Amino acid sequence: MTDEQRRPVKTATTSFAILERLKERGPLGPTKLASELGLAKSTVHRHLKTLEQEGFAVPDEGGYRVGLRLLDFGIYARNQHQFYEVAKPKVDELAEETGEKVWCVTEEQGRGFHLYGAAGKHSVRTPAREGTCSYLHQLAAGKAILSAFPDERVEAIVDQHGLPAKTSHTITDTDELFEELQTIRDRGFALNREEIVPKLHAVGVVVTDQDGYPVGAISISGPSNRLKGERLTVDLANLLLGAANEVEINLNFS
Amino acid sequence: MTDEQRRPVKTATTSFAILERLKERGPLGPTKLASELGLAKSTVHRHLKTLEQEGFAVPDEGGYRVGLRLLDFGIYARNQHQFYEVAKPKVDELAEETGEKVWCVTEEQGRGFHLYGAAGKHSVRTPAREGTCSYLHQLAAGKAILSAFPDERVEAIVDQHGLPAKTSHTITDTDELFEELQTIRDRGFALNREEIVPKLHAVGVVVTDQDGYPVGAISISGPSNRLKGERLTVDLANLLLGAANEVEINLNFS
DNA sequence: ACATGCGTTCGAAGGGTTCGAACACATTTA
DNA sequence: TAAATGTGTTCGAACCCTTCGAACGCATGT
Repeated sequence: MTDEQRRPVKTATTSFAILERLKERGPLGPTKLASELGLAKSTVHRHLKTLEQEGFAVPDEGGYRVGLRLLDFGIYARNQHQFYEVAKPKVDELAEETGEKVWCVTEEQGRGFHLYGAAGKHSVRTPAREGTCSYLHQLAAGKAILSAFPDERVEAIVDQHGLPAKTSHTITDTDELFEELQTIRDRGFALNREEIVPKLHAVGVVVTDQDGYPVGAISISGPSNRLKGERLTVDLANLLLGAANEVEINLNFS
Repeated sequence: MTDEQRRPVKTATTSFAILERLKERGPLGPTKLASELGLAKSTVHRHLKTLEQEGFAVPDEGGYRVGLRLLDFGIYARNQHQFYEVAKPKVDELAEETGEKVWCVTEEQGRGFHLYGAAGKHSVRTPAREGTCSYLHQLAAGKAILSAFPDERVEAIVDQHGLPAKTSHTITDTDELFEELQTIRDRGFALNREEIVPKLHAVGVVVTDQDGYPVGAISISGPSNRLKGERLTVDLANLLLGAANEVEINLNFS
């Protein structure tokens, strides 16, 4: 939003837009894609053939779908993060221990990516899945990460992505966000009370490196009537603080 | 190999080639990428900026690396396969039960993709990871899948991808492959004896739909001195046959 | 048999990509 | 200290490649 990219490679962007559409809409053919993207049928056709040749799209009943070649890239990208391998066992442990849904999230380009999630016995279904990219201010883990950034970095992220709302509880005001971040810094953990999904609460704690720079965060989420009061702000929060601490130590020696 | 693609979108191909290089070589900058790919520095620079804007590449120490946006796409692609969700719990169960490494693999465009793997207590480290794309004839699971294809489909795949060797035990001859596939059909399971990694053995069983078309395969792999004799060809094979059978039934009712 | 929808092919026209040279900048070398 | 080498970056021109729309085959359904 600040600096418009000077000359992006338009053709590549088109290919990516097609992939994105295939992801959002499921199997589609050239005709529908063309009309939805405002392109010529033949253009989309050619892109699809190229994507197919590369393994990024595959023919499926009544159109094309996203290919597994992207899983190869995606898993590789995840494995690049040492935070993932260190946090993963802790996430599994926390899910087992609490029975809720536990996530580790990392920041990239000002967005929060769900690296890995484990479902406890009583965990509920949420819109997030592995790989999901969310706004940081809409996540407990995301706000925990933001709280460890310098103010100017937070401002840059808000400038770039804005503060869109998911529910009426979502923080949409910059001043309010900074107040919240200060609260998080003071008490050590972030809370999410129906800020992304109604009736869904969460706690999140940031994991930082030696310099205090955030490498990610761990969160526990569940139904609001179970994640409330002292269980939320004392029991689960302390559990997370301990886990995050362990992960930080393990990160320093790997 | 049979029909050369007529007019692939060259520009998009270039972007993908850059991503592929970043995956193979780790963090690289425009200069090195340009020389390795035979492109102008400025061209690569522009592509990288575009990839960065899209979230497919991110600046990292001394260059760019593959971005987590690809994880978003990749996990989505995996979730599209109902075989994944049905087979996953069985894979976990088998890993627990056998202590070895268990995989579920599916075919796409004539290649085998490792959808999901679970490590048992005694499992060894192998070159495969989730998302890995392999030649079907080099995998126990891959050969099991091939055995369920009609001959002409197998021939088309061999034509397209060839039969490259990984070890001296890899099947590199078409006739030999067809003999092996017949053996697999007769006894119900596929074996891999150091055909992809020295000292590594595996058993694989195909999972088909109602029409007998292969939707994937499950395999167990481990060190050759542990996966041999009756344990390999009777105990583990029967375990897999039972698991595959269960998965097939569950697939029919989902 | 006709109509409508789809995927596919083709050639022309125009725009976008590519290239190399030149720039700024940091780090290393003399 | 200054030259030298290596980066990443910007710019404009030339050409190639993408884009478009129309037309074609081919299915399905009317």
